[in-house]
Amino acid sequence: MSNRLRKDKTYTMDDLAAELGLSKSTVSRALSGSGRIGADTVARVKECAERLGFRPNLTAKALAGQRTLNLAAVMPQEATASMMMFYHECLSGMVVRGARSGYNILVCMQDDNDTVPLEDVVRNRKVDAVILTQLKHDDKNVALLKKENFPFVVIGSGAGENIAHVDSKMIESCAAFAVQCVSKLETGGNVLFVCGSLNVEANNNRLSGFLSAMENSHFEGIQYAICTDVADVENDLSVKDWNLILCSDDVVCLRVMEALKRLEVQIGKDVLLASFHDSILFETSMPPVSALRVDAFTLGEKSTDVALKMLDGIQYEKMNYVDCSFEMRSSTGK
Amino acid sequence: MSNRLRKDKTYTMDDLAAELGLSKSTVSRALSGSGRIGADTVARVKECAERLGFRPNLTAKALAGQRTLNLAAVMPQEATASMMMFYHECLSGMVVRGARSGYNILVCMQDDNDTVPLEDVVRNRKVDAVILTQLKHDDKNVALLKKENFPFVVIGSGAGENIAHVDSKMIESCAAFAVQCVSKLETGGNVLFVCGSLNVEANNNRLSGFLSAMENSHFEGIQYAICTDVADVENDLSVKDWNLILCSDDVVCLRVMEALKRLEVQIGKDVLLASFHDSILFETSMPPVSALRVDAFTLGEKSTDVALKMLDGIQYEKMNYVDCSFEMRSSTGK
DNA sequence: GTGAAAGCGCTAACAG
DNA sequence: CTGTTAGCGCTTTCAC
Repeated sequence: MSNRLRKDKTYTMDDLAAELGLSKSTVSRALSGSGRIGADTVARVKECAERLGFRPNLTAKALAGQRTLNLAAVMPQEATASMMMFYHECLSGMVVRGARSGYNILVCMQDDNDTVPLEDVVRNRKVDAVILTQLKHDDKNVALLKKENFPFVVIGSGAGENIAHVDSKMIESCAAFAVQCVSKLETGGNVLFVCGSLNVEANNNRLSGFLSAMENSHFEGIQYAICTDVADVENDLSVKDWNLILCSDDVVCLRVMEALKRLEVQIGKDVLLASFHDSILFETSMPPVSALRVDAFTLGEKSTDVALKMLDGIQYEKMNYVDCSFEMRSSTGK
Repeated sequence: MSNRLRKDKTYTMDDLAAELGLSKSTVSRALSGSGRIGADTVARVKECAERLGFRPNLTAKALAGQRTLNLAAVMPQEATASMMMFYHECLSGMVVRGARSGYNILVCMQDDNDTVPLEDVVRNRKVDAVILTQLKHDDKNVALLKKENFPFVVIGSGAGENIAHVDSKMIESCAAFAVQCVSKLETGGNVLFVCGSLNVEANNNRLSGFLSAMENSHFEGIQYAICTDVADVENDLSVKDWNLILCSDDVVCLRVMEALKRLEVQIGKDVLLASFHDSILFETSMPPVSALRVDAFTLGEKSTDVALKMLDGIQYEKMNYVDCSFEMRSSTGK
């Protein structure tokens, strides 16, 4: 073994080339599989790389190839528990899909309206594309990315048709889920929608979904009301005999469950209950609560897929959708 | 303006050098502030960089400087809701601290026992150091990192004294919190500790903390028991009149609350209740539940700080601690 | 105090 | 099919 092959050294293509009596570029081609190259050479090179435990220096590769092999995932720094779960699952999806193409995910967290972190990452060229996991009204990140002409994909709705996005069609999904729940009420009845803060964009979508379901489905003998003040929900709960209660999210739903228990109303029997946002707590709560489940992992996966297609100049859809699933449990009478 | 100064171009140091009639190396020194350099030159260079909107190509900087300016945060892909919150907050801390030193955080998610993602990131030199947010018994990541002689920091306990770590002293904190709760029982009584799966390392620590509190504090007239089967907690709850129930985490605690309500036991009055793991749900639950709060953000921040010190060859402590706080709420009688 | 030149490790024409 | 030669954009000796 020649002198340059010391143990514990991190080998470069030069080392492989020297060891094999080939040139660096041949080694590069053999390893990347691109360009014209002999099959036996490829085999020799690969064997040698394997034997020496060669790993390419991706920073050098990035510089030479003008690609960082990194994507940025932008998410808010402050978030509620259920949003954090959503982001974590999204992130998983991105990481998994990215890994399949040799890409890593770099996180970029920001407080409202502070685009500096994203700006740095983009302008310093630490990533090749960015994925926005949340959209604000008049989003500054979008403005920045457009101005810089930087590739990006949005998770969620509201970005418009010209922007590549992956959406779970919240409004439509909520509507369909509401219909499914309401149809359990075979003889009609009273439906209450308990909604969290309307400052949260997602809650607006849920409310829209609920309203469109109620207005378009022409249910027989169904009346409905909206409660937007969770703190005071116990009042609304006691004014009437509700037959179905729909909650905007898991936190709201847990509050409603507590109130219902205090009022000694039996969930799943006296009243049906469901949530527009699932939570692991619902699987084992008493009773288990039906909920709409957003497939955050797939959203992350798909958005990354779109971003990578963009980068590779492969044809891609601007509008992409991931279906929600209905987790029907005993709170809606099974 | 010379020809090379087109709008929308991303400038390089060569461009600045040409524009200023200086050499590239002078520009580099002026911008980095290192080496001998004239104050007026620095000013001129900075002004020009500013004017042209120059941003260094960090990939090139990384290659030349043999530093990626990235850290890896390793976290499990599968996690419970409260763990995800913990990771998200940790990540925030890392991102914030990293940004202060020009570092970005790259996420590395793995299922149990699959070290491949971390291995890739380390061996392909995509990061300068790694932060482990969770430790398993006989941790394979630790083994890998040690073998590769790669800088890393661990968040949590159990890594041993030779490994740099940032810990929230869970055992001690749980013990202290338990003491605080038990001392509410002025006339003695029965204490039950309801513990989640002991396969989770954190639960072992919580149990140890609880036990050490009970054994070392010599409370008068206090008896205690452990329940490790949450599914069957209602049984344990009914065999005796408990005066204080301590729960290992928020999910467990919510189950206990439900069971207690079914048994028509008044929390905060008939029985005191507290959790060794806080959750936003506890702030507004009925009643609000006292809990031990781990400062995940600071753990993330501090671990990153340690990692950066390592990389800069600055003196650092191997053992670092972040205090937990006691959120005392009305479930323990205020 | 500043410039010239080499080099970080890889890719990609362009020759042969 | 393989080798030679330039870079990618920055840092860092080493001269001057």
